[in-house]
Amino acid sequence: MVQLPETPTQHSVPTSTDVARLAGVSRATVSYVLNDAGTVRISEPTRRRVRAAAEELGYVPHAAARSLRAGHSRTVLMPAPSFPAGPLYSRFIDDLQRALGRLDYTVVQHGTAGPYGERAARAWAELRPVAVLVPGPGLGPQGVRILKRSGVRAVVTFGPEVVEGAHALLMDHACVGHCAARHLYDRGRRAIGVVLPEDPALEVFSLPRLDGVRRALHGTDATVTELPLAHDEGAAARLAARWDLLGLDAVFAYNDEYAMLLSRALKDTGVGIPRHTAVIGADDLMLGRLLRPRLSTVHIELPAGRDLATLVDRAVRDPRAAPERRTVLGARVVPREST
Amino acid sequence: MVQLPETPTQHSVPTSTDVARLAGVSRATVSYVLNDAGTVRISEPTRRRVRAAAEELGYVPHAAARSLRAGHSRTVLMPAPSFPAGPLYSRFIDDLQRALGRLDYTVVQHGTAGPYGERAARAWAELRPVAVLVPGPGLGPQGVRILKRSGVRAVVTFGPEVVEGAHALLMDHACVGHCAARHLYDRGRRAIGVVLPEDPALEVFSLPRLDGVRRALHGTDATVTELPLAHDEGAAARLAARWDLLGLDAVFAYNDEYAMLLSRALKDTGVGIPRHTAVIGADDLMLGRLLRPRLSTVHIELPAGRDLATLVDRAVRDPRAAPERRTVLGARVVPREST
DNA sequence: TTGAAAGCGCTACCAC
DNA sequence: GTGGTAGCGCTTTCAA
Repeated sequence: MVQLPETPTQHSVPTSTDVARLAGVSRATVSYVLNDAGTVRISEPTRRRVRAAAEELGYVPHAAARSLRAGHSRTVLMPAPSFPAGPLYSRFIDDLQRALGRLDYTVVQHGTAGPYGERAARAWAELRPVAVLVPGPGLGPQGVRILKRSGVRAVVTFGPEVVEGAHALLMDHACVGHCAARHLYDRGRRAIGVVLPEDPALEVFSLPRLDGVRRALHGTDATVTELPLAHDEGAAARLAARWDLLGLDAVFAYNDEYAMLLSRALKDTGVGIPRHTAVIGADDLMLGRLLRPRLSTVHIELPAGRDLATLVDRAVRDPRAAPERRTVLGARVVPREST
Repeated sequence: MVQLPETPTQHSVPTSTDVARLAGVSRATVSYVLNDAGTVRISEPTRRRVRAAAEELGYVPHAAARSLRAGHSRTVLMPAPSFPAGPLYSRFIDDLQRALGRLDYTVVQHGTAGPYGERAARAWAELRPVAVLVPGPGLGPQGVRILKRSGVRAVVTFGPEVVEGAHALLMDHACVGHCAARHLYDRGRRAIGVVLPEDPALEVFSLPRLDGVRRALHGTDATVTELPLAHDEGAAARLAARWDLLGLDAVFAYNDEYAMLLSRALKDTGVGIPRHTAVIGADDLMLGRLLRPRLSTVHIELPAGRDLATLVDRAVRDPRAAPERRTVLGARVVPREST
């Protein structure tokens, strides 16, 4: 089993040892040169030799070994959301990633869907990220504890609830429903329907929005009617068919897509919008502007990636600081023709 | 600098050594127990003690240390796409992730946007993934070489081109344009416009689609007119305003969203669909069915996640096998009322 | 049935 | 200026 040290196996991955051997220096020197270590002076010829050797071998440092040695990493872990990501959310995440990248963090999305039990928390903890950003609800205090025990310096949740021990960017969708209901009420509507998508993954948003509607109308003479609806033409048609029986004069359609779905069915049944029934969506997508009548909607303001990234960075730098709770979801009605 | 071995620093992360100490066994035993090693027999009382200790300390193994020791990982790296991910693509990725998860791979999305130069390739290589799945074009043969040198056992590209050394799932969007053009031609249309979104990130798709249209109509009496269009009402209105000058009797609108945008503008200008101008989209989104006239579209068939996962797994198991080239994009027209 | 020890690739502290 | 070397947390071979 003797192996000539000069002849590394043909298809083995080059290590800093290989680079050192080829350059005729020690591994320490290689490390110094490739990391531009400020404290030690290495002569220019040596630097050149090392770099040339690294180049020739196609040497790429081993991140795991490095962070094992260093005792910490700059990996920010973000579990995939448990809800289908719409364009709004995708842009938000994208923005955040870029901002964290500028602060020199490596953002990594991990493909576990919720609910985020202890199993999930442990799986994330194995990766020893410096921070974990959890979209939506489902991470319990126990999960947070597991992560912190494993050296995660900041746990941040984006969701409706505060989780003990974690920073929270409160995105309470109740305000979306609240806005919408307020608007409909101000327009004189009193019998208000609220669409609830049947996709259970959307309940994270739909239930708080419904709740917001309820709260906005509490103590008034208005009524709230829940309207379960699948994302499907047939379901919309069936709902529209019994529209008269429902006796509604307005509907908050969960979002613009469902608003479009329902509007179509209502129009096909001969229900006048907004004359007979007002319709309002949410998310302020382009498609709302293209409908006729133009769709009123609730514009949702998500926080800028840069601000979040700063928050994460601060939390990482000072892990013992009190968890921050910040309400970050802005909502305002964009009135158009459908209400 | 003497430290009592019995008193680990309050906030240090528990290691297998800590577990061993608490359970009164060696680290080896801990490893055996927690990994259910089949080759060695450990007595039931010992197992219990070890598990209890791990539980009490909140021990989570260190993935990096493990894979460093093992010499390989089961991480599949997937860079974020360089184009905005539509619902179609998101579902596809989701599906693929789940399938790979079932094969016991850890899928990780890395947030670098393209173009995927050597810098990006090196950044991925640092993570020593077992496979890299690259969406879209932009990874060159040099990038593939860097990855392979670093021990990546399978590089798979999803995109329009074959990259040397990598497996390719050819998603040539030309066939989408081809289908659409063929359909319009068969309907008797001869002056055909093709919408080109101005977002440069979409050129990956729009140019091949245009090319497909060109090829389908080559040698016929039909003409092709490029129609650059921003995703914006004003741009659509301006395009519609000069519709008569363009003298078109059909348009392939890139996808359903742009089709909706343009249809609206055309209707507002009084252009009859399909009487005067036929409109066809692509992607077969729900919204096409909700438009009036109902939107004809090209349904795009993406490969099942399970099949891809199998391909990746095979490639990982046998890295020396010849790179596979597979055309995986199916397209068929769904004729509705707009053509 | 359990333990001692080597070593994965890397960096940082000293000594030369 | 450069090199030797310890050790990050883990698994696994060999010995007891």
